[in-house]
Amino acid sequence: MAGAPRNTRQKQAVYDALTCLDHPTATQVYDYVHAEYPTLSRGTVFRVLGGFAAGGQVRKVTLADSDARYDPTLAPHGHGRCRVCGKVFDVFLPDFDSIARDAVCGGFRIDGCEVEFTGVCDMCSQKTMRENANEE
Amino acid sequence: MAGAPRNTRQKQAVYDALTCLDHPTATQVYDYVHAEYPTLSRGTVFRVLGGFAAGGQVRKVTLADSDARYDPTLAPHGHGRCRVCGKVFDVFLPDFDSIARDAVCGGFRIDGCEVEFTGVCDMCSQKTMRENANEE
DNA sequence: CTATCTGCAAATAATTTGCATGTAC
DNA sequence: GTACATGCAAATTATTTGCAGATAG
Repeated sequence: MAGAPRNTRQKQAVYDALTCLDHPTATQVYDYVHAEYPTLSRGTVFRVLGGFAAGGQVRKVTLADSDARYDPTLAPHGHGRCRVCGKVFDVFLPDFDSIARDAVCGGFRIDGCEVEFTGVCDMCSQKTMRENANEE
Repeated sequence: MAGAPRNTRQKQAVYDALTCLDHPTATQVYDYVHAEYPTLSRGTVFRVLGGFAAGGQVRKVTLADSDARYDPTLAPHGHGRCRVCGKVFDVFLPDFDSIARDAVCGGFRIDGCEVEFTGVCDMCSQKTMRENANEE
C-alpha cells in the first residue's frame, strides 16, 4: 500500500502560491515559487499540483481558452471568465446543487458539476464605454 | 476587409466528420478525414475547426481532462462526461438560461455559460455492479 | 485573376516521465 | 534506513504558424 504523503518545503511553497495568486495556471505557480526557490522545477510543480488535485486539497479547473488552473477554494462554486482581460472570478451560485438535480438524465449518475460563465468584467466594459465615447 | 470564406472539399469533410463522430477532438476528426483524404493535414483540420468555431458554425467545448472537442449542435446545452469510459453526452437543461440569470454578480456581464457534469454513465455503472457481484 | 485555402514541416508550449539523488519520518 | 519526493532533462502531445503552391469564385 502507499505510504502517507510527506510534507516538503516544495509542497508548502506551491500551496502558498495558490493562495497568493488568483486561479493560477501551473506555469504561473512555477514562476512564483521558482523566484523564491530557484531549484524548484517545473516537473515538481506539476507533480505536486496533480497530487493536491487527486487528494482533494485543491480543485483543478479547466476553463475554455486557457491552460488548467488550480483553485484552493473547495466550497462548491463556478467560475466567470472575462473574454477581454482573461481574469477569472469565483461565482458562488445561489442554488448550485439544484442545477445537477434538474439535469439528471437516463442512467447517467451525476457526481460533479462545473459551471463556467463567460462575459465582460466591470473594468473591461467601462474601458470599452470610454473608448466608444472618444470615437464620437 | 476580409472576403467571404470559400467552400472547399476539406471544410466539407471536416464538418461531415463532426456529424458522424460524437463530440470528437481535433485529432479524432483528423484521423477520420485523413482516412478518406490522405493529404488532408493536421494543420488544416485545426484551422478549419478554429474557423468554424469563430464563425459560430460549431461550438468548441473544453471539458476537464481532455483535449478540446467540437460540437455541431448549436442549441444551448451542457455536457455530461463519464469518469470511467470518457463518453460525452449532450445534456439539455430544462431552464438553462436561468442559471446565468441567478448568478449575475457585481459588474460582470454574462454572455455565455458552459456546464459540465461528471459522473458515471449507465453502461459503466452496470458493469461495476456486475463486477462487484462476481467478487462476492 | 487574386484572395483565400491547403500541405508540409518546423516551431511552440503544456504536461509527463525516467532515473539518479535527496530527504522526511 | 527506507520509501517517497525532487531535480533535471528528454520525451510526448496538442496546437500554431510560415511559406510556397493550389484553387474557389
